[in-house]
Amino acid sequence: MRNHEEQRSYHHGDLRNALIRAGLELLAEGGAAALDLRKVARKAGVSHAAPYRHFADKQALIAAINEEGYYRLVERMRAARAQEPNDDIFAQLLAIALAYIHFAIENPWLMREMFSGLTVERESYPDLYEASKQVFKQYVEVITRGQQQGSIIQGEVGGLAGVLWSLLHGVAMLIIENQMSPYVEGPEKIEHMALLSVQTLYRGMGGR
Amino acid sequence: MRNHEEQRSYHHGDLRNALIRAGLELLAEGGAAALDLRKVARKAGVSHAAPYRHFADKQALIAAINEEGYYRLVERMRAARAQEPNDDIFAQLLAIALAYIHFAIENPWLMREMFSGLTVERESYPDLYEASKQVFKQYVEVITRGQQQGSIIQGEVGGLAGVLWSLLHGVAMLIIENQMSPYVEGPEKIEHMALLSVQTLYRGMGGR
DNA sequence: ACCTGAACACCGTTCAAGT
DNA sequence: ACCTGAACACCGTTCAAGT
Repeated sequence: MRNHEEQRSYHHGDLRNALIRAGLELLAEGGAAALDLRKVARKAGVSHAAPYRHFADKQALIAAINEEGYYRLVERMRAARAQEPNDDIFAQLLAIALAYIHFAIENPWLMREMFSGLTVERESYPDLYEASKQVFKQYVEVITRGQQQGSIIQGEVGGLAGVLWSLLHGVAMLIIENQMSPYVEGPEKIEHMALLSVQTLYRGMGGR
Repeated sequence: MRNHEEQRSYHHGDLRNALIRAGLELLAEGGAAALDLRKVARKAGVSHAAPYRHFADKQALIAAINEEGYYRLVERMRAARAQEPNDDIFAQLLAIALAYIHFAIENPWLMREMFSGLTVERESYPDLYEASKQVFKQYVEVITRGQQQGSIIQGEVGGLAGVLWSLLHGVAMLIIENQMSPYVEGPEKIEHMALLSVQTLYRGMGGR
């Protein structure tokens, strides 16, 4: 008679993931202020002390949420690149730019948390650290390919990838933090900003 | 006998500014977590309720702190530009880049607060909004000058200024949020990153 | 006008206790 | 092993009261 255990004595088979999901939802709905541990627990249907069975403290839960954020962002970047011809570097760059910027706009609070290295010591959370490095890797791959086929100037890949990432990160963050409002109101203006960024970058890195 | 009033009944002639200064110090020392209203009041030597005479709530104090941060950042950018020949656009760009990035590195928590438009509704704080716009204005000035003398391509100034700002903002934020660690360890590598960014941008915007 | 002290609601964290 | 309920320290905010 134990074959359909809908009601376990312990509410979750996987409370850890339920807490992460609840956190992601609260973050999306109400921002960082809404990401409070007691509310997360309530949403997951357990007492406010239960999360401490799965996370050392609030930071650890946030780290897990951020990790999930990186998975989603990288997946989005990967998917966007896959849509474009592998050797059309400009198209690859634009695709990755739009993916990055749109992800930020759709998940502003998550994005903000993910890039709050000042608050969360990424070194203390190896899984998070690994996940976050995949973002940089995406940029490195595009730059490397561009250099191989000669559309991007030679030079240390890391530096160029850093410049590329920085530009896209800056656009994304300034948009979601509401700092460039007049120039990025509406989807067309945002796309235009992304295009202008990629054009400048592509030309600056020796493209064309 | 009231001519040397060292001990006023109300501790401050200017509690408002004392609170802002205390907040800036706490932020610099212990990060956002240390920026708590009761601690700020304690540091300024008043009761925890006193700040509410000068600020509607914690957000309002943070807005005032951010405003001061923008003044300092803009002043720094202005001073850096003033050191370089007015018509050497590349030098102007590099100076502004180094000023921006170094300010961020020296004031990471303040920088973070300043650009947290998601948390603080800048529209609700007109002085803050005005102060923040001065940053963008610095970029606009350089781009405009570059276009006038022909070293930067024509096109809407706002867009180009946005790209410039985005790149520098991205570099600064990724550095302080500890996301590009291997490539920006030590002052030389940071200067190199700034140089590479400006070179890419300058070339991308038609310079040389 | 400006500040204080008590009070309230709420949060992160701990811990003895339950199954 | 996993979860609960009470408890502690602390924070943002309010308010009646003091000078």
